[in-house]
Amino acid sequence: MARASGCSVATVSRVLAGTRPVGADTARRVRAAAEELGYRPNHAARALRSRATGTVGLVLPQITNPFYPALVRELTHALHAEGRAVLLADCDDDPVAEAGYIDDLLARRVDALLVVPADERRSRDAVAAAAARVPLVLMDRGCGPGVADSVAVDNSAGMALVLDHLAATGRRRVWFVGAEGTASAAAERRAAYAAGAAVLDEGAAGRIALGDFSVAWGRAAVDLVWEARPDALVCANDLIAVGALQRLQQLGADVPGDVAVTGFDDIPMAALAAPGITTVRQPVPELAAEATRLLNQRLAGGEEGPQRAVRLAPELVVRESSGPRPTAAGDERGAEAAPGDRRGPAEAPGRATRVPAPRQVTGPE
Amino acid sequence: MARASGCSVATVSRVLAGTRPVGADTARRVRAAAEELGYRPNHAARALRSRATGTVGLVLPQITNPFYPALVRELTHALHAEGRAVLLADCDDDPVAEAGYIDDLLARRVDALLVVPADERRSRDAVAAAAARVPLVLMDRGCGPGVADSVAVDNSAGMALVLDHLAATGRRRVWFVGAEGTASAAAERRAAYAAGAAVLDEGAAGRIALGDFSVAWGRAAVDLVWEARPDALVCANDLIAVGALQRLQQLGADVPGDVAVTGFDDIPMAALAAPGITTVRQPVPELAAEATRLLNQRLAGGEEGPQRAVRLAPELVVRESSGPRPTAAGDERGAEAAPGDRRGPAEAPGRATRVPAPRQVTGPE
DNA sequence: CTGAAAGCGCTAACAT
DNA sequence: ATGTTAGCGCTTTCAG
Repeated sequence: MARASGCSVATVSRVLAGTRPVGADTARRVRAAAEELGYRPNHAARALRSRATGTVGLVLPQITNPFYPALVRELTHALHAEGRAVLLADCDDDPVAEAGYIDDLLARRVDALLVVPADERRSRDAVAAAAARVPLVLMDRGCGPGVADSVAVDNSAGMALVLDHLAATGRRRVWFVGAEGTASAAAERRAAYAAGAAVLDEGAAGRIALGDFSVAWGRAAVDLVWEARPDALVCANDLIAVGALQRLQQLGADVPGDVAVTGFDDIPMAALAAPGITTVRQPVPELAAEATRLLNQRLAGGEEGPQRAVRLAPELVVRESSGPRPTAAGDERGAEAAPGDRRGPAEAPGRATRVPAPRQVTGPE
Repeated sequence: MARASGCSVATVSRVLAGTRPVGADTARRVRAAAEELGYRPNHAARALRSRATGTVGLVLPQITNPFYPALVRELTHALHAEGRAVLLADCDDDPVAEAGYIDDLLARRVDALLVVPADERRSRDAVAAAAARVPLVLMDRGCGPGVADSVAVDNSAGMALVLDHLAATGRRRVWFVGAEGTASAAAERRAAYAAGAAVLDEGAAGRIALGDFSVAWGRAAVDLVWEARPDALVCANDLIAVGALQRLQQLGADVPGDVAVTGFDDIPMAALAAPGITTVRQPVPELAAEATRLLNQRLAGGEEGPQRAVRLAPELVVRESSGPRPTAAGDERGAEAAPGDRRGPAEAPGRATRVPAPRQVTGPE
């Protein structure tokens, strides 16, 4: 390769890696030779010498959780755009497996790690240890204070958007169907509801049912709260909302006529449910961009700066599940009864109204 | 490290890599020293020397397609279990991007590639070129004959399960709602329907509507076929089925009372729709196991054996969308009316019946 | 069974 | 701006 371009191996290296200025002529010759010979630099050798693999580890709790595919998509695209490759690990919600994967990724000399911790507490040690070795950004979920940089949606702002919307559309007997635990999504959404619900109705802040982030819990929760005849169910994520919606329909309730249902995350299923579920959309592309920005900052030498906790503002997506209650007694099919909803024969069940992000918060943790 | 265990670096290497027999005593000393020093072998150096990175590239057309997360999960687990790591690439359904990712993965010296090609035709050149350089297994979709080993579900067997089920439950005016194109899933499912539908009704084989694999097409298709008053819609995948179900409910049709709906793939949404969608479950763990098995076979030296096309038998999952038609005019909510379906207050909308895999086909392409 | 030494392909220092 | 050289950390001959 050096021979083919008529210069030294060092020059070839400098052209291809762009580490140092090279004569324009020489550079062109080298590139031509590379093209001709189909030369591909050996990343293993490069990694060995330069102590950087151009590789980032992505550790997820459960790829089958419908929120993560979109995140993975944005992250891989963002990282590939800067020439990095992504090593993926799925730890099946098991912090022990997670620790093993993190260990393996470090042995493979990833330049950095992106971690969505499986468990707020039990992931902490492994994450903290890893963060001491390479730049590490926590995503979506926290892992205790002071562990690493983190990027997540502003759960409080999201919940506020929901409560404002419900207030504006006249809902008063609101219940929160959330998840137990100290994980950030569960705790923050719960707290934000408790803090904001009093505006709707003085009792609303206390009307809270807690389970986990699953469809099954959504179904079960309806049985717990339905006899209190709520006019809105604020669910802590979309899976819960899907379950609640199903059970309400089973019971013959009209959504949104009798009761509104809202979710959180805007997973694909939220749009596809019938009626479509009003939810809080996480700014996934922005989350990915922010995470890679933090990573690059650390990789570029900001090793010892203060830890950053970036919170991005979400957006409310209004769909039929929280639409206006029919003034007259409509037909039994709820959302189907709303007139003017249909623009064409086979259109999506309804157009979503989007309330844009009101603010963006960034600051030390 | 050699110093700490009191022997040479060569011996250390032999213990850790297990390449050659080593004295039991020495081995123990080395392992103890490794533990103590927290020694982690450097994969980059190992890769450089041994020309194997212990890494597999996984190239997907769209991670956000709800069928793939489960596949990714099983593949990563299977590969990690044998000490390999997975480099993930999502090419956003773009064959040009796909070629770029494949190129990058090869430059990174992946030991092998797993590819779900984005396009039956336009992915072919890049895949064939890659297959000439490393072991490569095609998954889920084909890429023309003779390109590489492949693993996929037996689409014909799956369609036969659906048609048998519909025949057994008395459906006759059946329509197929499929997808155009030559991609294996589209073409094989379409062909299998055409071949098997005549048993139901002499006209059934001709009742075919073609669009793409989307929810939107499912909705649109209903408008095309509904005036013919079908008693069953056989959809080529679950997304189409979800769309069809939505539009049927909008139109006030009773599913399964008036019309049964079936899907294909068993994505999570199929179970969560209301009524749950009867579908053909792809044997995802087995697909993953089979793909890794083929890969290992090639990596172990079977470089030049004949190409293998493995087809695994699917399983029919019967849910409410194809349940028996109510004998009397039940209430309007279709599946909800079936008595004895409810075991407890908040149970899933219904129990699924599973028809196990009838056969498994393996053979040269 | 173990040790000594060569070298995988590249980049970083250093020299020019 | 370019060439020369050493060596990244490991595995693998080749001797012993």
